[in-house]
Amino acid sequence: MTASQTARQLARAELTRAIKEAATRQLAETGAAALSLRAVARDLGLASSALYRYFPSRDALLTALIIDAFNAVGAAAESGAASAAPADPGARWLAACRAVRQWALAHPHEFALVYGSPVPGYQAPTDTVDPATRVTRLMAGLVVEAHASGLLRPPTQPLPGPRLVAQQVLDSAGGAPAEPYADLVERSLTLWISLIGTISFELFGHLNEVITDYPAYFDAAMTIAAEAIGLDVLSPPA
Amino acid sequence: MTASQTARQLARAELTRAIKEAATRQLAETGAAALSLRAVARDLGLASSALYRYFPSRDALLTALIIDAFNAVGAAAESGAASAAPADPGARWLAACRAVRQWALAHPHEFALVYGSPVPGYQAPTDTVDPATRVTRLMAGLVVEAHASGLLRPPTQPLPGPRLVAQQVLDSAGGAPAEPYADLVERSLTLWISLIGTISFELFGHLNEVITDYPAYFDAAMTIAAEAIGLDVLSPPA
DNA sequence: TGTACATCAGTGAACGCGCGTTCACTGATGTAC
DNA sequence: TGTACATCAGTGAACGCGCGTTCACTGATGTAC
Repeated sequence: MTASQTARQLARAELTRAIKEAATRQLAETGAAALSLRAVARDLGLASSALYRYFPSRDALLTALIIDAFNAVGAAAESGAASAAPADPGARWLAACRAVRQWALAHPHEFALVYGSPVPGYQAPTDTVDPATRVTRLMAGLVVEAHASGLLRPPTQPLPGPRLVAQQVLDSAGGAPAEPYADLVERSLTLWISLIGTISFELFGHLNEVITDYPAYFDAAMTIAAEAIGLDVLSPPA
Repeated sequence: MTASQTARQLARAELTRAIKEAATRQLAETGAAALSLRAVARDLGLASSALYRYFPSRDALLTALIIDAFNAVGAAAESGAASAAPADPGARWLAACRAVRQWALAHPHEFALVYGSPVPGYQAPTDTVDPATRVTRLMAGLVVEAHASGLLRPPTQPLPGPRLVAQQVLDSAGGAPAEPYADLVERSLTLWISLIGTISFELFGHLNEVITDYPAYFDAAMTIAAEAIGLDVLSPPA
């Protein structure tokens, strides 16, 4: 019976989803290091051994959560960028940054899971690499587009010396740009680091008693970061 | 007997130090969340209950480690800055950044302890606040000095709108600078975030397969960060 | 200087707890003829 | 359509483990007279 065959598979998919959801909930309460299979099973009213029909180990569940988190933040960034004017890469970049921040504020432990300190004893498998680059691929595309549209002011002081990024990174960005933009990829990396760093500082409390208006400061920080590649981010506050 | 009284106190100080050292060693193996009093006691050949003569709880030991780590990174930054030309705030800033990076590479888990994701369930007491600001105080001093010496180019596009930092932060930096440097404190914060963010990304593996020459990229990133306040960081590679 | 007492460091057993993972099992769902 | 068999989900007990913290204790160190 094709219908009932599908029924079992559907139940399986649904419970897999419910396990990840309960695990994510627990993540939000205790953090990744304390994520416990038994607590997840308890939450779902299952025997702890039942989870092994769905995930072969605790680490496998963690891996699934990491992949989901990378995809969630990537999707948030993409839909943020899509909400801004298509012809304005600066506005789309800022919109993507704001969307990442909003997602991080709504899911702080998932953000910490992927961008915080590594979970002790956990070794990320290669399945996580591709989802992990989703945000960076989006941002790289925006920078390439801005450059192609002539929107980037050349740096006042280009970085001296040889290139510092791997060839495959240059390739995936369509090759190294010509002078005076030769250091564009290096400079673009600082945008990414500023984005994640600024959010981390806010989330982890390093800006407590320092910043009075977090959303406004975030916009300011992203504006300053964009100056590094000569990109103007002219956009009214959200 | 004053001498033997001192003997007991010396023994106490020495064992307190040894406990923190063993705990730091364990930190480097398993991370902060898994720091275990029993393992530390085992390492020292003590009964686990003996540690309670020195630290009232696991959290108290963690707090001591955090304070030590903040002081260590602060001291590293200070001696780095002191090794550069006194009259060149840009060079001193870069030297301080490099020293922080070196310290972080040598003590990755201690770095993660203070700048990584918060330890779940741990609430930092107020004793940690002062050591935590040691690096920022140094950097704020360097920026103020560079500004006073007229070394900062004014921003090409000053940030619009009201100030975004708390009054006490402005006060501790000697008040808000005049136009066109009104946004100097906000801009300086991005330097700090870039420093910690760049180190975190290197340490936590987010730049794997991206960067070919980490020390050179770090210098480049700090140079780019310094552009945000119009500070030139002209210094030969270390 | 010598003795009686107080302080303190460290012990070892115990408390109650939670963890990841395995395994033989039961009963329901799906498949082949 | 009905029956015999195979697959699979979920159970509950058990394994061996480690954890933070408490407590009554012993023996050494320090103090007051």
